[in-house]
Amino acid sequence: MNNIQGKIKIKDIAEKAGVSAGTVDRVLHNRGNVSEETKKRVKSIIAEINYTPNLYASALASKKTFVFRAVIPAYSSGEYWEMIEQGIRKGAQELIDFKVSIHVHYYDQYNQESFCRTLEEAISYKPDGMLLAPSVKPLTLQYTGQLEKKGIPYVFIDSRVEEAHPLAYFGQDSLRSGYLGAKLLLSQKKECCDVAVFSFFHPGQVAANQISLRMEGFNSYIREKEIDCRQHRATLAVNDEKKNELEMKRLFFENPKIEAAIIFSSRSYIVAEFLKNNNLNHIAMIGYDLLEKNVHYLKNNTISYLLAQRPEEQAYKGIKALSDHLIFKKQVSSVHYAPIDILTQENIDFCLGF
Amino acid sequence: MNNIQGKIKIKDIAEKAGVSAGTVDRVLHNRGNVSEETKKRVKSIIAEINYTPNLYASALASKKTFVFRAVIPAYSSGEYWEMIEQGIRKGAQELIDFKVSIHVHYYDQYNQESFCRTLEEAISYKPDGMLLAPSVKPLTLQYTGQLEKKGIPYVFIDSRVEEAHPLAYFGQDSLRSGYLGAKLLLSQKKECCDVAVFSFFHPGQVAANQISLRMEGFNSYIREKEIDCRQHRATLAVNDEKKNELEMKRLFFENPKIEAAIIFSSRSYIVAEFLKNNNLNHIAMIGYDLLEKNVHYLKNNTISYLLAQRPEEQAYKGIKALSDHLIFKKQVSSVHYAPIDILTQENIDFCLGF
DNA sequence: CTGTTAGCGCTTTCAT
DNA sequence: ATGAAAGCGCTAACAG
Repeated sequence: MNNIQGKIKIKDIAEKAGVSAGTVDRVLHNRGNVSEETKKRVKSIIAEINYTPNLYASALASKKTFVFRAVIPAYSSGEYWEMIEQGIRKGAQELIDFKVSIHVHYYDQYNQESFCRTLEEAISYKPDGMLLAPSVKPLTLQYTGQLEKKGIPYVFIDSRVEEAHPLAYFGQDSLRSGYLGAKLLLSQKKECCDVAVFSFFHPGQVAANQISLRMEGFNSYIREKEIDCRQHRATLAVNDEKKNELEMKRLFFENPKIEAAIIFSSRSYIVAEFLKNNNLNHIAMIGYDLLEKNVHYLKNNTISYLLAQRPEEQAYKGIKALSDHLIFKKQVSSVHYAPIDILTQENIDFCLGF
Repeated sequence: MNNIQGKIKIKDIAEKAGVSAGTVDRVLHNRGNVSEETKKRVKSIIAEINYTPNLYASALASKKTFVFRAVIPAYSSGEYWEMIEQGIRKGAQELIDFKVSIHVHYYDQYNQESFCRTLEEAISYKPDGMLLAPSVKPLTLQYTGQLEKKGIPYVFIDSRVEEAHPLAYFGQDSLRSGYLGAKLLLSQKKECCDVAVFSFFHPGQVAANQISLRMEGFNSYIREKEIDCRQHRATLAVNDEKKNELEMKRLFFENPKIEAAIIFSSRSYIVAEFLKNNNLNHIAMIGYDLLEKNVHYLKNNTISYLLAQRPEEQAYKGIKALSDHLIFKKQVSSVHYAPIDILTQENIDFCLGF
């Protein structure tokens, strides 16, 4: 007898097959101890009536618990990785009644050894699944290899490592976001123009990052569209404000014709701050990522466009991919590029608070 | 005794309060038949230990069923409202194990009587909640008044009616999306330019729509920024291709200096098709909404930017607002503007398939 | 007013 | 290999 909703239950299947609910459950979960014959009979009935289990009842009754572990760079408040963690926390919240618990491990993204230690520790707990913000390729492959050997599914977040076999990848298409940056900055220019192009560097950087890919995409637009422009490049550094200040002074004051600027790092506010302080209002600027400080300069009209990538959503979906795979037995597709959001003063307010 | 997850259960509360689980349940749901004294005691314990119920267990045990009804315009495949219905269906899918069923009613958006009949019928079933794509104000208020009298919560989708008291509104900020359209189209123009501006009209249109608000936002940008431009306006019609063709010919051929165009309707492809067929490639064009046909012209470079509003997400969230309110007893905030997505050739692929 | 009991759909243990 | 029975956390009907 199906219930009010007309939904079919295990009991219904059991009756039709002339077996007990326990047996149906055994075949549903391949738990063995069922004769080939009844197995076939039950399976055919399940297929026939298009049975979908009540996952909530299942979770309630099940004694199985799951532990996921996430390994991401340590961060300070207001940084990019904070949003990633928020997404993880949101996923964790939704899964507690499915007996899932999530632990987050942090590594120093400027220290290779820290990456290794953290990952080793996380793996040593034998989690049921992992979410991983990868480091450089050879290092990362070393550990994804271990995970694969142990049969632990893992999901890459933010950036991807070729030759690994993650359950899924959630991140952005950095090439394209660089390409789009160029288009927004340069498409309407009719004559040759001067552009300031900033990258960003930290000694010992070990976490993979998007900067060089974005720059590559940027240049491919210029090549493809045969844009006539002069690029003035500079590299900024973490935690060296004086050097950065000098670098920017050199760049902008020696090249007064610069009318556009782009910085391929989430720390775009560094350049924005400089432009603001030096009243270089005529320079159109593009930055990356939805950091609070970047938003500030978007709102006060220093940054024209911010290209953003919804990190919370990526992380949230990464967690969901693990649970879909492990708990809900759903097929999960392997690559998920986040939308490239184009943010301006006008639409920014609707994007805050995911 | 709390379970493996350390989560507190009703039984724990009951023990601490020296009552039975049944009594705790009664106070949790204000079902009466509890003395003031024990009520207070139980409540204080609940607050103290920060109890969160297991909603899945609750839904499983509960005999209560819910029926939601949605009232939206009838549509053809590929039209805007199809995406709204997809969002509704997705919400319905997620809620079946909470014993929620959703019925969709359609009205003819060009026929006032049809709106009334459809709404009356939907209301006559005494649903537990309603999702409503409103019509013109006086007409809509007539029915929202009825709903309020009967205590049936309702959610507005797509557009909003002042003086009504919906549980929530999900839609876009049309003023701002018009403003943003102007910025994208005109911000980089240095000299006076000629712009084609299209609105859209259907005789008997009774569903509320965003076109005039978008136009207002567009004009407010021009005023605010003191943009020097000549507007050439035209109004297109549903199902009158010949007239549209003539209108566009007149506009574009009589004003060869036009270098930009905007159409404040989801049927932006009409203008795009014309531009494409007449090789007017030099004209930059902005359209609205993520229809398949619009995407086609975005991809082949006829439409420069598409401003989109995630209708599936809006509808989905509308349904969730009803269930949050009625089933999960969560507070739902009343106004939810959808993000204004700026779509280009570069980022469109990541937005398809919500 | 309050406690007890049965049962939601499913899992899991224990007999058989 | 299979069925019966208990129980997950919660609700609801029934006694008292």
